[in-house]
Amino acid sequence: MQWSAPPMTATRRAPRRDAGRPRGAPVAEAVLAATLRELASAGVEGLSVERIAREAEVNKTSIYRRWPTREALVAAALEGVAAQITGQLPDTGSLRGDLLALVGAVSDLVGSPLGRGLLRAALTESAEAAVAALATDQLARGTAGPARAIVARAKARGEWARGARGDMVVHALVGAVIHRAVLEHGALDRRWLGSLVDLMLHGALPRE
Amino acid sequence: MQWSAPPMTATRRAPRRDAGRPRGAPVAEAVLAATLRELASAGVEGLSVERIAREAEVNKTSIYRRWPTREALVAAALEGVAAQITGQLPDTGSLRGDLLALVGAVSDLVGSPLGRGLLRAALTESAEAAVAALATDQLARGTAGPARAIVARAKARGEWARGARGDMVVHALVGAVIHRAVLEHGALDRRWLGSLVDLMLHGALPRE
DNA sequence: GAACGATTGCAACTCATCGTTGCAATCCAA
DNA sequence: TTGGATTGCAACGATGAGTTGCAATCGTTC
Repeated sequence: MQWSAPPMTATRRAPRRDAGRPRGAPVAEAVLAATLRELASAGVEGLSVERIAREAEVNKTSIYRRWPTREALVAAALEGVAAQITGQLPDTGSLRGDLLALVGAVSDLVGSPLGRGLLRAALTESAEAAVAALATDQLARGTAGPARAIVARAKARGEWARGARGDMVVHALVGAVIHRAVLEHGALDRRWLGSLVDLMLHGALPRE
Repeated sequence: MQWSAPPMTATRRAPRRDAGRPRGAPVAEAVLAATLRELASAGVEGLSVERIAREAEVNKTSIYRRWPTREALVAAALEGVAAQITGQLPDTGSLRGDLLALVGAVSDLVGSPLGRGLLRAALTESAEAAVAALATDQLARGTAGPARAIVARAKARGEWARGARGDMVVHALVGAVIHRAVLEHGALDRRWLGSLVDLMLHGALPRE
């Protein structure tokens, strides 16, 4: 018999690009970053490991070996992002300035893949309850700390009404930004944020 | 020749349950209601036509014949739900009462499959932009109308600060409820809602 | 009552993607 | 040099999406 082609076991035409070559940590970082982006664009239920692999320029198998389930992968990507949510907020010396800095940080967040990924992950239900709980926890941890500091400073300056609840002010501010940006796709310029903070400071009723 | 069994073309053992029998409108209603529930539990990207078919007790084929694409199915399910979002809000005679009724309706909504389905649909991106736009439009249409009416009545009674923006008050209230219920999984009792409305009415600053 | 169109169920199919597995290639450390 | 760990790659079975052909049933019309 004549063989014009290589033997049947393998043709071995391509000389392999860069198989092998362990590269450790950079792989994990690229995968987790791509996971956050995928979370933002496709949500937890629509998440595709193959897309993440292409995005991170890593083979699908490498992802499955490190994180056996999708849930583990998402959990790893969400782990420890609380610190990046608002970062360090400055003490501006006034409640209005502090709240402006807060809503500015929040509006930056909801425009970023990290923020939208967190929001969408927190909104999942049923099967992925653990993921939703983790995202919720990170969101709460990232906003509760700065919020408490702002309210404490305001109270020390006498800039706080007796009955007002600090967490509720933050809920309303953050919720308004989310409503405006994510649900309504409206612009978040400084004037809009300023008006929002003023509304929260003075209320909707006329000051007799 | 003797045939102890039916001919080879088909055994025809089961006498069919209820094939045929067109039942028109009830099929569409059941499917669209199941689609909203599926939207709430799985989101747009995780939506499964087979699950909807099982849930609605309808064959998968019947769904594909009426709505050729998933997008068409979701759009049909979202069509015209704006009217059910808040329903008819009463004129309570005071701004506080009107806003309490509004946040009560919103908190009922976010606890329902319709509300969570709308929220999750509005949060989708990229590939399903048309669906997100439709959900956003329904949400806006369902809240903007009642909100304008409430603000107009308050202004007529003199219960409105000059600088306050009506849409912003609604954004903050609705956003706070969403933040509390969907992102934080907190309870929405009457006391919490009352405090929220009072905060929006009087503001966080002390009234000198 | 018979015929016809519309609607539905059902089973089978193709196709894409998911998650897994075996193997070879490569790097690092002993 | 050897061995373990990491990666790429191709292939596989399983699962679900969307389609198609066919039979059964209903309502309407003649």
